[in-house]
Amino acid sequence: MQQSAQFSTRQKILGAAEELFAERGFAGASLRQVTAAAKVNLAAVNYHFGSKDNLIEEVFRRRLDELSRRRLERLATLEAAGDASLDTVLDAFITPALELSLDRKGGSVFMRVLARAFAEHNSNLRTFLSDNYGYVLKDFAAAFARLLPQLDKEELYWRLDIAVGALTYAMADFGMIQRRSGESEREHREQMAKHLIHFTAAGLRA
Amino acid sequence: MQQSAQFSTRQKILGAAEELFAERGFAGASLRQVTAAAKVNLAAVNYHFGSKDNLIEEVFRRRLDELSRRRLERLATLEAAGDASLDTVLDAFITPALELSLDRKGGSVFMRVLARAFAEHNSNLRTFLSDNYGYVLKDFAAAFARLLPQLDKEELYWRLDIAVGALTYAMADFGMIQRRSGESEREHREQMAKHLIHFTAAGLRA
DNA sequence: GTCTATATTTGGATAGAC
DNA sequence: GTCTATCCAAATATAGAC
Repeated sequence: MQQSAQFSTRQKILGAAEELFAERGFAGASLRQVTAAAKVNLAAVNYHFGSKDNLIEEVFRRRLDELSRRRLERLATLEAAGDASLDTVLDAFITPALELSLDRKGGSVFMRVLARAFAEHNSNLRTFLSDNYGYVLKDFAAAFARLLPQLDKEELYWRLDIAVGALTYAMADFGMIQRRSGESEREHREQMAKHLIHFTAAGLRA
Repeated sequence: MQQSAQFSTRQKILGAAEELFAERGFAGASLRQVTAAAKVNLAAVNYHFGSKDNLIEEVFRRRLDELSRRRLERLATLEAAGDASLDTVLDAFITPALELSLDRKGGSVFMRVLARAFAEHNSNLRTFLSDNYGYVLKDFAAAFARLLPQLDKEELYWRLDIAVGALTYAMADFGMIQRRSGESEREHREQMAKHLIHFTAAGLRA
């Protein structure tokens, strides 16, 4: 870690890796492609991260620490104010991801990297994510359980599982809907989030 | 193409490739791994398919031709009988995929391969799928448009996009719900399909 | 159609100078 | 911290015998 003013080599590598992992997958993006895109030397990856696997984990850590914090913060605020409802809890989950995706160049591609992690049955990666960020899903599941007391545990879990799938897929922008000309990226994603909350709330409530 | 009695080399390669693509992704599975798993010679891939990219396309073609036919057949049957409703049209889309996934060893992993195709922004692959199988989604979209006349075109497309995401993710079994001990694979998947139709219908109707 | 052997490229990782 | 140069393993693909 360092505190340089400009983008450090480390940051340049993380940014380039994120983009290439989103585009080509973890196996599909080579370290040569990553370092070329980052305009740093090939050897810098091993110097800063030790291995490709460690680099992959750092790509997640850089975004997920902050994202998880914001999601739980919003959830806690809602519950403290007694404002928890299906729509607001879904909003607490989705809006931080939406903001991240609108942040700057890196944010929107990270959502695609995250969706790829689900497609990978790589057990190292799944274990890493579950160990480090599983508590976020657990807290949200508990909140939904309180809001949907008429559903038994099994029914609730099925619906949450389906909801997470819809959210993951949509936030990664894997769908067929293209942004209309004249519509900004921000407007497009805000529309998506709005529809997503509406659809998912209806599915959970069904 | 050939008509041999046993599994031909070609079929053995397709089966092994399907499994390895599901598990490790298209870039992550090497032709060496594929031919080793298929117990055929390394050179056989290039002999039968010409290249790795062609092999990938054949893995899709082998399943999607049949799957698309069955989906459209069910849809046509429903409409001819005047039985089209949100639930039955969703069923017409999902049940053939469910049956395929229960078929034999190959079917369930193919659903994961299909989901991987969405995560790949590989434009060759997307173009191939859209060119060859896009008409299926178009026909179903038209059916939903007739069933949901109160939704304007834009609203409908957003919801269908989200629905396709939920279906893709769930049919690939990417979720966190594990099959319970004492529950068969068939029961597990039938439960999933049931919840999926219910959830998605509610979201579309919202 | 299938094999062995090999050409050729690309990948992750490291050594050692600066 | 960064570079060049290089090692070594693994990849795709092909040539040519059978």
